[in-house]
Order: sequence, then structure tokens, then C-alpha cells
Amino acid sequence: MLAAYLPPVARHDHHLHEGESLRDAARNRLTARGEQWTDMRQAVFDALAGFGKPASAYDIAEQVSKAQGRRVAANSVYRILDLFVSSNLAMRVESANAYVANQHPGCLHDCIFLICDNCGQTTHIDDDSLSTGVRDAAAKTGFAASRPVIEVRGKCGDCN
Amino acid sequence: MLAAYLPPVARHDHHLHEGESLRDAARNRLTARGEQWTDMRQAVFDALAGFGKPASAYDIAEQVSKAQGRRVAANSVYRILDLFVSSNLAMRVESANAYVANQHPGCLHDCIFLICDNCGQTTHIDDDSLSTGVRDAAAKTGFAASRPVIEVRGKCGDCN
DNA sequence: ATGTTGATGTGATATTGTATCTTCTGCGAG
DNA sequence: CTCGCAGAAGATACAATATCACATCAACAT
Repeated sequence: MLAAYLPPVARHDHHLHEGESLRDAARNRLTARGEQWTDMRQAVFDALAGFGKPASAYDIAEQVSKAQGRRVAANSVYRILDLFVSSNLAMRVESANAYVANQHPGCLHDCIFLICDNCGQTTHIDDDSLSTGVRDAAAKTGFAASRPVIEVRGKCGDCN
Repeated sequence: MLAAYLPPVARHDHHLHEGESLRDAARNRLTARGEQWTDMRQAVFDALAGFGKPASAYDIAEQVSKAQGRRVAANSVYRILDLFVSSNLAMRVESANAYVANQHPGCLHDCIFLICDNCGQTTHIDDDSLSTGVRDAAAKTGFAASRPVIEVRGKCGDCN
């Protein structure tokens, strides 16, 4: 439904994934790094992707517990989320203490989140010129940027 | 000893304050908004400014407790910090769950933090063109930005 | 069989943040 | 002056987020 037609703005193909395809991309990415794609990791990834908005580790733990019919502890989820973040399968939204699935695990970007304070919906844009600008500004003061955190709180289009 | 001489780079006078002067500026700003400048608020502000780097509410509670020789509860500190943030006397560093004193309480900026992951030192730059760029990029997707959070994690010049 | 390694389970604990109710304090009206 | 109000702060409890230490277990190699 999104984008029946889109003008050719993007500079490179993002391979936007969803559902099964997204899960496959995630699994490929993880196994390519020599990590295992276990049931537990798949369950956590599915739960995370299923939320469609930032979810806390505890939200995910609850969701996975429900899906598996057994108690899954938060710290197991944290472990897996850390792995996902370091493998670029997911990203942490600092200002929300929460995580979102990366829609294109193969690409490496400094990403920018737009987080609706009303409905929680979060969209994720990549604008390399902006993040480069931020990195450059930092560099100008002798600061070596390793991870720019750019998150915009506000109201999404739907919530006006 | 900062800035015996500085080239005229800044576009407007920031009235950078320190020590007594900073405290005065903060008090003026708060009272101008019809709020009281109480002993407790002064103590919290002094503690916050004294850290020189992001401090958690609990760090501040501990510091104020020491300074006053009595136990000061964290939630009192939270109340005051919230007031400070909403009055622009302090800012919250989302990615560190911590707060820093605003060096120029009179000016309103979308600020950019450079946070050293090694020593914790945090510097704060204002680059309106960058933050405007971020706001514009958000607006382009129909998103109404109310508060950009731009924080750069990395290593400061001192830590190479 | 035994040891090793990586993934997960379990329980405890630390840290961060809120909610609620009470008490204190400064100050103006009467 | 004292009564009562309103804002500030104290006290306590609790909720949410995050980490730690250690046990277990399966897969695999020796």
C-alpha cells in the first residue's frame, strides 16, 4: 500500500523487507557473521518486527512468553537484542529505551528516527548528508564520532 | 582560563556563564518565569553544574546529600530537574539517562551533544543549520518535530 | 566418557523513573 | 497575630529498565 509508485529518489537499493522476507534477510545477515539463528533468536526477532514500533525488552519478553507458552526472562531478551544491535538487525531508540527492527539489515547507515509522542509510531529515515553534517560538526571540535544518535520527537502525519 | 581570546565565530552572544555567574543567570531565568529559587533548587543546580559532565538524578541526590549532611531523596531531585529542563536551565542527555546544566540558559537552541564514551566528558554545540536540516527532513515526511535529540557518541579530543 | 564452547535459564540485584500522600514553610487576609 | 492557603519538599512505595553471577544443556571435538 505504501509506494505503488515512487520517484527514483533513493541513491541505492535498500531492499526493504517485510514479514518472511525480512526474517530471511535477518537470518542471512546473522549467519553470515558466523552467529547462529536459533529458535529463541527467531522468536525475539519476530516479536520485535511484529510490534511495528519501538518495543522495550520487557515488551518483547512478554510477547515471546505468550507465543511460546512459557516464561522468557528479560535478560535473555537483552542478550539477543544486544546481538541484534551489534549485527545491525535492530536499532536502539535511546530516547524511548526501546528497540526497533531494521528494515534493511544489509545496509549500514546512521539512521534518523521520527518518533510520534502521541501514537508511538516510529519511522526511520536515512539522510546521509545530515548525518555526515553532524559527524563533520563533531570532527571540527576534535571529536571522533562513532555513533550519532539522531531522534526527533514530535507528532506524525496521522496524529497531526 | 577558557577563552582568554576567542575569534568572533559565534553569530550571537551566548553569555557563556560559569560558577557564580551561571548560578545567577539560572536564578534570574527561573524567577523570571515566576518560579522560586529555593535553597534546594540552588543546591541541585550547583551540584549539576559542578559535575561538568552528565550526571544522573541519583548522582546529584548523592552529591546534594553529602553537601547538606542529610539524606536527599532522588524523587525531589527529579522534580527539580524536570523543572530545570522545562525552564531550559538544564538538558537531558537521553542516551546517557543523565542531565547537564545549560551554560547559557537565556538562549533557546536545539542542542547537539558530543559525549565521550571513554571519559564521559560532554560538550555541547549549537548548530542551527544542522538542527534545522533535521527538522526539515522530518517535515518532509509530514512529521511535526517538537524536540530533536541529537547526541553523538564517540571519543573526545583528549581521549583521542 | 570427558572437555569445551556457545546459547539459554534462573534468580538476584542494580539503576532509573513515577505516584501518592504527608509535612513543612512562607505569606497574605482577616 | 494567627489562620489557612499554595507551592515546595520529604517519605514511602512501586514500576520499569538493565545487568550480573552462575547453572544447565546441547552440539561437537578429543
